[in-house]
Amino acid sequence: MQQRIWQTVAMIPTGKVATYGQIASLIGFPAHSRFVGTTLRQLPKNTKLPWFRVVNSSLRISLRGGGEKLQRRLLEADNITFIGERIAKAHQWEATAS
DNA sequence: CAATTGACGAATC
DNA sequence: CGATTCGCCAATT
Repeated sequence: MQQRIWQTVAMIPTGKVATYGQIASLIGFPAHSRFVGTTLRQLPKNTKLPWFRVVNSSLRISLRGGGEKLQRRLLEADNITFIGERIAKAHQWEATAS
């Protein structure tokens, strides 16, 4: 199950971001937007997955505290541009079921 | 096994 | 816009 999420997250191309809802839909659980986040949260620090490319439907970072700062930094490192605290919509990944 | 818990989402206020 | 409410449902305790 979580592995399904990991796979999906892993296929997000650099320079793009996906929403939890997209991931959930892609794996076949459109109603599991929350579960996606809950799962990613448990990822090990050393994870290789681009979890930072996953944001909420508003294209905004959901984490609070230093986490938000961290994610934003990682995203910017991926050529993602921010508009204020929001990610440029142009970066939204077109979730294509592989 | 029952209750609680969310990196969410959409609708409402 | 931002704050709240309700819905969704696997995972964890």
